[in-house]
Amino acid sequence: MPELPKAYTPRDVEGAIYDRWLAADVFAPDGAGSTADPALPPFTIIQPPPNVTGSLHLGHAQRTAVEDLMVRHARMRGHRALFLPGLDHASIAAQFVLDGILAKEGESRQSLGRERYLERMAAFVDTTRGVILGQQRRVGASADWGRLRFTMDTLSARAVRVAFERLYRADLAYRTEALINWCPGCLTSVSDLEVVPTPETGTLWSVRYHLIDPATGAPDPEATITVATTRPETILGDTAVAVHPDDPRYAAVVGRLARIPFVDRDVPIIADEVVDRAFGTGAVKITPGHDHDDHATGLRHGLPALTILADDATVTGTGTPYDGLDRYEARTRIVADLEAHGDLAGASPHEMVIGRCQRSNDVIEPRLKTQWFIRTTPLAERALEATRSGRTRILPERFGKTWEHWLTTIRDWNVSRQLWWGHRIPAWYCPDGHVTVSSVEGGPSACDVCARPASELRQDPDIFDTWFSSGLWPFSTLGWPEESPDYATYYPTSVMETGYDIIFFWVARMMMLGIELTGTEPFHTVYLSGLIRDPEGQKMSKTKGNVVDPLGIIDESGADALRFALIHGATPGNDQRFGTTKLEHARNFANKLWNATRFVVGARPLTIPQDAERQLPDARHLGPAEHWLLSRASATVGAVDAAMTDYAFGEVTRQLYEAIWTEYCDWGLELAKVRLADDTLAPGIREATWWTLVEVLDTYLRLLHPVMPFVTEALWQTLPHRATDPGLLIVARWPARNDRDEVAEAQVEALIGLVGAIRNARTEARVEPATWLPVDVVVPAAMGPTFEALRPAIARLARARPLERRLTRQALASAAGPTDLAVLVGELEAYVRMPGTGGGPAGEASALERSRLERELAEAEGWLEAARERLANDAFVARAPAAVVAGARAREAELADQVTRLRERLGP
RNA sequence: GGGCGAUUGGCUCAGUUGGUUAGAGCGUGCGGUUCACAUCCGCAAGGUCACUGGUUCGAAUCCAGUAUCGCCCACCA
Repeated sequence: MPELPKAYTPRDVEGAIYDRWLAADVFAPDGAGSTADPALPPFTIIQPPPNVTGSLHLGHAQRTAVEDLMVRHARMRGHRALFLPGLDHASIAAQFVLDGILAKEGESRQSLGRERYLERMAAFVDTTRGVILGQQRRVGASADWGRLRFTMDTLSARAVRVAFERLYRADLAYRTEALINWCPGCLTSVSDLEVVPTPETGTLWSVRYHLIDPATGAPDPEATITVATTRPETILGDTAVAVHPDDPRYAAVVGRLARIPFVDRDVPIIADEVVDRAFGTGAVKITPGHDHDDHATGLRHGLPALTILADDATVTGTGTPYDGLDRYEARTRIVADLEAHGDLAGASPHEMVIGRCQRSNDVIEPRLKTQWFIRTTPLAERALEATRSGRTRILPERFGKTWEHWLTTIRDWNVSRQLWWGHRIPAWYCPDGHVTVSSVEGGPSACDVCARPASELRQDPDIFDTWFSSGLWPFSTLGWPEESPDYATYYPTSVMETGYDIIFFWVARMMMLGIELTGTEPFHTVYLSGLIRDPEGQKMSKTKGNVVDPLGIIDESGADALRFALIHGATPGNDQRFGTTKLEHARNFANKLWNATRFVVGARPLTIPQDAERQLPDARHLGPAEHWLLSRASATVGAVDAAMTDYAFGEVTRQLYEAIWTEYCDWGLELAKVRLADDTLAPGIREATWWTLVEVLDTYLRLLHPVMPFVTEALWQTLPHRATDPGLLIVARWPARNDRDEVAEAQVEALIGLVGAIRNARTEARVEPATWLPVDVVVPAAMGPTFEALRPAIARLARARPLERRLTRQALASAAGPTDLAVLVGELEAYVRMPGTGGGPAGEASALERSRLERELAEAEGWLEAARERLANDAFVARAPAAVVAGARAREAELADQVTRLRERLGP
């Protein structure tokens, strides 16, 4: 058994332990060190693979902590527990980061070219992946590194090709020209989810368009219609003006033509209910090529959609002097020119919401492009059916509503990206425009339609949205589309854990694609964590500079403390603030556990050999404190099991903290110390006491292991084990729940209460802490043996000497002096004999005693009155459950008794 | 414009299907050098559970509404 250093230094503990786990091959469910029971169903956790682009932050650490907690728990219960680690290539995010690095070197995506750029990316990713995997390891992830996967590895690539081909053949993927969200900074389209609505103050300009005189076909200098716009540059793409059909102001002009300035295009004035009569002038310019609303309006009215912006958001193709200007420069000039022509009717500040790129923060321009889309509606229906039927459960449940809303209003998913780092879309086009989608590596041999040879086909230059490959993660990592053994064994998976912020990006896509491609829901439970915020409640972000590096925390306080701090007091789906006090709390707890174990190990009676095999305490020698400890441990096992079942991990740590610190250390160890030190006791008794401490500590270390794996493993190594135990706690069995001993629990807790009350009385009377005070106590007959067994411990803890047991209250009262303090705890009654001198004048103590008792009496009478009122209520007695009424009666009797005794003591 | 969440002692948060003395950590006050731990030990103070109304024998907990803060979704130019 290893020696336990006096001081707890997490750094020394953690690295060595992780290496031992690795060496023992216990992370893999089928590893050499696994103790899994193949008869039990497997347990698979799905972790969001972190982006390769950088280092992990506290949010990742929290994810990992929660996931690892679940997988360790499942492993200890004997399930084949799979925690498959991975990385995401994060195409747009990675390119954004790399482009930044290149810019500093004076290079760019364009200057390198596709091939060199991708080489550079591969090198970049190689360096960052090591950092990320190292961080996961430091947090303690018991992940099966042999199964490490990457969304850009060859197996993922094949899964992506096969998935897309199947979707295409099922008419769930299609290519069309549509208005998409274009980021001029990233030079790619992005999905609706990647457009961040950002409130801004813009300007609402009113512009006069001149009506065409039907007689002359020329614009009328007098007759105009005034439209309102926040984007004057899009005037160049206008193909109509719209008004509300019921707007009397414009009824006469509907059907006439208006001339668009600068481009001299005559467009119809149409009536459409989309127009809000109350907004602006009630007349709207329609630009189908650059606005989602207008596009829809254009489709309804058969309007042409003109593209007037190039990829870099410069004006193009309008045949005006604005061509070649940046969109904002063009806007400025157009406004000035309108004003010069006298056609600017007004300008006012306007609060609006503008779409910006999630990645680059550029203003998104809607524009027409031919792209690939996933037809989401049929997929969403099946995902909804899965959650509605309960086959997949979302936790916390309230996110089900968000889920429903999003999936019922979902729009088709644009999966084309004009980027380089990612999976190339496996679609080929022949010179005649035929489309061939093929999952064959290297592409099809000929056009599907006209059989032109591969040499004449051209592959789509675009790549997939990174979330497309992420959406295949639960099954692509297990070997799909092959019927591999892992896929057969571990799919569908068990729990997917992630932050609620990517429920749409990722969870919904995994559900939709998983059900379609594998025929089953990819997981039975979706566990959504809250987000980690800084101590002020701000979201952590690099720009705010409040991002915390988990490694710094781990270096200082240990991974165990970090994990505990992240899990303790947190509830699923709720954000939590993270600061140093939580971390200190957690670190102190680890330290407490360390020292408690050190005490137990060092307190081994000499009659037990150091290398003794573990044995259960001899039942014949168990005292009440031992029964109490064992029973409480059972209770804790039950409470932890219940919390685990509910995914209430904060409750798990709360239960364990309370049980270990307050029950085991504060009382269990303190009560045991007296017995262990008493050499007048038979060796068997001391041995039983020690084996009890070991047994219960062992149980708590097991229960705590999923939360604090390192320190529990290190400490467990110092305890004697059974021959049947494996060499490592990580693969040891989760504790079973034993029977409770209600009587021992109640009696020992009553005596604990007595100690507390005596301490309280001492402190109130300002007795010197070192002073031993005589105490007389009346103990109900049923509690006699328990009291006798614990008498030395109580005496020590309450600093009561002698601690006399009086058989009757009369005997006690007759011995009472005027300066004594009475202590009533439930059925127990004690008198603390105050010193006549030394602690202050006798009269003072007496006054103190009176005021104490009067206060207690008033309080007790208050409760008694409340209890009586409740019982006097016939409705309560008649309608409340019998157990509640009985409890109330018992409480009433107890209070009545207490009031009587307090009155007696107070006298007249 | 919809939807969701939060509101509990000075601070950060628990409170699992409503059950009667609402808990914890930090902080605060007082006191502790006994050989597991000062990253500790003991004692204590501190809350009309945001507000209003309702349901119920009984509400921090369920319902309705109000207020403040936060988040998500949404095509008012």
